[in-house]
Amino acid sequence: MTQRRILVTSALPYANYQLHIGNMLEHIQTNFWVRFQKLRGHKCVSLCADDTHGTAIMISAQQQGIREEELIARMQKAHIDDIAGFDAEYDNFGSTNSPENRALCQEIWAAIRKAGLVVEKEVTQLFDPKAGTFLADRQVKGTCPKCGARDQYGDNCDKCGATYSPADLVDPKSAFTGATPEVRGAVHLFIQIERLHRFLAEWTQSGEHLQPEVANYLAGHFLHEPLRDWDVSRPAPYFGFEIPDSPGNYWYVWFDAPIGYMASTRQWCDAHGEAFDDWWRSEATEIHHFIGKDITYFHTLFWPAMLHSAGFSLPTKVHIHGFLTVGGEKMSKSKGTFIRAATYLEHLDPAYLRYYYASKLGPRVDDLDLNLDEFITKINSDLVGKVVNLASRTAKFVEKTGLAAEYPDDGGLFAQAADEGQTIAEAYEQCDTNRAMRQIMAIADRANQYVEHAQPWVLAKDPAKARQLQDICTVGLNLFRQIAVYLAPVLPRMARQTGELLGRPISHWDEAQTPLLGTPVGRFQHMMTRVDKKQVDAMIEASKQPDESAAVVPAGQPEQGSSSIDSDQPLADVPLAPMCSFDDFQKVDLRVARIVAAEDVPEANKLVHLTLSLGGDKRLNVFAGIKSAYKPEDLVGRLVVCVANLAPRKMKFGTSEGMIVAAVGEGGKSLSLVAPDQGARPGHRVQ
RNA sequence: GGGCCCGUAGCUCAGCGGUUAGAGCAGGGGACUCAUAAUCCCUUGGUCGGUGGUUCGAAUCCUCCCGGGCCUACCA
Repeated sequence: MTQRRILVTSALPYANYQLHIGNMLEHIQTNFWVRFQKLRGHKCVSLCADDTHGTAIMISAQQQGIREEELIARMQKAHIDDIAGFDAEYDNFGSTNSPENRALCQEIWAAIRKAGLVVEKEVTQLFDPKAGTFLADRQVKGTCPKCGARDQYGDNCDKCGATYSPADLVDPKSAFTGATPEVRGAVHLFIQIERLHRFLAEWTQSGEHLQPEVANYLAGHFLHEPLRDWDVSRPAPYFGFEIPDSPGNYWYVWFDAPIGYMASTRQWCDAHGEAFDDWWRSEATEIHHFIGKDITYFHTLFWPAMLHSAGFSLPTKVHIHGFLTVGGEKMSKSKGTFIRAATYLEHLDPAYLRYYYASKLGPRVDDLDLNLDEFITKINSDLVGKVVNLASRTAKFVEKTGLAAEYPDDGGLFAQAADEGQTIAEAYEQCDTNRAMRQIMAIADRANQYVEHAQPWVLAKDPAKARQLQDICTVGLNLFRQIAVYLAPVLPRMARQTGELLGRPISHWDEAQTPLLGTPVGRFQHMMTRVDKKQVDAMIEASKQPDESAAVVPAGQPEQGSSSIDSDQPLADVPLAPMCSFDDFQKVDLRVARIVAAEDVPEANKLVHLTLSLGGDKRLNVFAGIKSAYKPEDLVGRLVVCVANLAPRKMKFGTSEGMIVAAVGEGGKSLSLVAPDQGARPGHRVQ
C-alpha cells in the first residue's frame, strides 16, 4: 500500500465556552479516523485550534474584567485538557489569535483583493452604546412587532414565525448589556462569491468531496440562484485582526477561523521541520475537515472559495456529522443532560463514550442519540462481556507457558477475521464506525463460542493435556489480539494494555494478519470495569446544577471594601503547625482517587466505608470519618485526594488503607472534601 | 414558507428488487463454571408507518398521506 499524506482537522471550538459531550462527538470521531490512518501506516497530521475572535469574546472578557488574551488562554488550556482526557489529542492545537494566522489572513486577503472580488457597501446595524459595539441580529432581543411575543431575537419570531429586521423590534434590548441599541451605519467589505459560482457548483456537485445529502442541500439552497455577497468585515471595536488595507475594519470571525486550520498547520510544520506548502499546496496531500452540520456552508462555499482564490489546495473531503441528543432530546441544563466534558471525565471512563459513539456513528449527517440505558448495556455486554472477557478467560492458563510456537488449527477463525480486516478498514475509512463495530463484535462472538466449545477449564485439570490447553488459549488470545487491533482507533488504551499483556505493542493494522506465537504472556489485569448505573446517575446529578458561567471561571476578584473577603477566625482557632522540610512533605504520597463504592457503616457514628480507585485495578479500602457531612450514595464517582501510602490500620469494622483529605473547621463540624480541579485523573500525584 | 433526513421485533439497528425479513440487547427455558454473576445452546416476538402505483416479484423503486427529527427564511 502506498503511503498517503493526510491532513485532518476538527472544527475550531469557540473560546467562549467549555466543551460538552456534544462537542466531544466531533473530536472523538476525528480521532477515530486519525488513529485509523496512522495505524494503517499513513502520514497523517491532525490539527485543531481555538476560535478566538468576535464580539462575544470581547463582551465576555469585558464582563469578567480581564483582557481577551487572558480569557482565550485559559479556555485553550481547558479545551486541550478536555480533549486529552478523551484520548483525542491533536498533533497541534493552535489559536486563531496567533501571528501565523494573521500572516495567512493577510496573504489570502491580498489574493482575494487582487482577484477583484472585494466590494464596499454601507450596512446599517444596531449598535450597543453601553458595550460600544455593533450587534448581530441574534444579539438583539425584543418584542415581536407582529404577534407581540416577548424576548424574541432580532431576525425572526419563534412564536409566529414572522421575519423582520432587528430595527423593527418593539422595545429592543442588547442581549449583552440590556441597553437599548441605536441604529448606525457603517461601511463593510464584501466578497463577491457569485463570481466563483461555476467553480463552486462544480466542486460541490462532483460527488467526491461532500456527502450526497450535503451536495443536494447546497444545490437546492444556494446554488440555484446567484450567491449573495459575503460580508467579511466588522467595524471597530472588534476583537480580531484589523484589515491592513482598510483601517478601522476587522475581519469577521468566520473569515479568519478556517484559516486557523492553516495557521495551526504552520505551527506544526515549524516545530517538525516540515514545509507548509507540502501540506496546503500539494496534489499529493489529502485534506479532510470534520465539522458539524451547523457550519456546513462556511466550509463548503466560503472556504473553498477562499482557498481557490488564493491558490491553495481544496479540501479532499468535508465530513459532516449531526448533533448529539441525550435521551432523544436536546441537551438540557435543567435535566442534567447538558454534560460538560470535564464532568463526564470526573465520573466515567472516556473509553465508554468513545465506544458508544463508534457504535452509533455512520457516514451520514444524522443526529446521534445518547441513550443512557443503552450506553450502559452496550459497554457492559459488548466491551466487558464479550471482548475483554476473551482475554480474561484464557490468559491465565498460559501465563506460565506463553503462546504456542505454531499456530494451531482453529477451524479458520483467525483467517476469517484477518480477511475481514479489509471490510472493517473500509468502514473506518468511510467513517462508518458503527458498521465496523458490528463486524468486530461478530468476531468476538465467534471467539467466545470457540472457547466455550474447547473448554480450556476442563483441559487445565489434566496435566497430560497441557499442550492442547496451550493451543486453545493461543487461539483465544490471538483472536482477542485481532479484535484489539481493529478496535485500536477507538480504544487506544485497550490496545496498549493488550500489547503489554502479550509482550508486543500494537503498532500497525496489519498485525491482525499474522498470529503472535511463542511469546510469553503477562499476568492478566482488568482492562475495563463495567459501568455502574450509579456512576451515570451521579454524572447527571452533577450536571444539573444550573451553570450559567459555562464561560470561563472568573478571576477571583475580592469584593469591594475589604482587603480580604475571608475571616481570620479559622487560622486563629487552629494555628499553623511547625515548619516542615520538603522531604518531610514528600513522604506523604497524596493521590487523586475516585470513589468507586461507598457504604454506610451502620454501627459506626462517624465512618463511611469507601473503596477508592487509583486507576487501573488499584483499589484502596478506606474508612473515612465523614458520615456527618456526606451520604454514601452521593460520594460514588467523585474524585477526591487521598493519602495513598499511609500504613494500614486495623479498625473495629475492618482495615483502613488510607485517608481522604478534607477541610475541617469549627471544631470538626464543618467538613468539606477536597476535590481536584478538572484535568485530574485517578492516580495523579498531588504535590 | 422552503429544504433535508428518518419511520423494520419491547429497545438500538442491519438488510435497500429475488427463496419462509436478520443481528445485538431485553424477555422465557436450559447448560457450563475458565472469566469482571462473564459465556454457550435453545426459544418467544415483526401484516418492514399508511395508501396507491411500477414489476413475474417490493421492506427494498415511484405518488400521496401520517408521524418524528433537523436545517433554513436577505450581514448565509
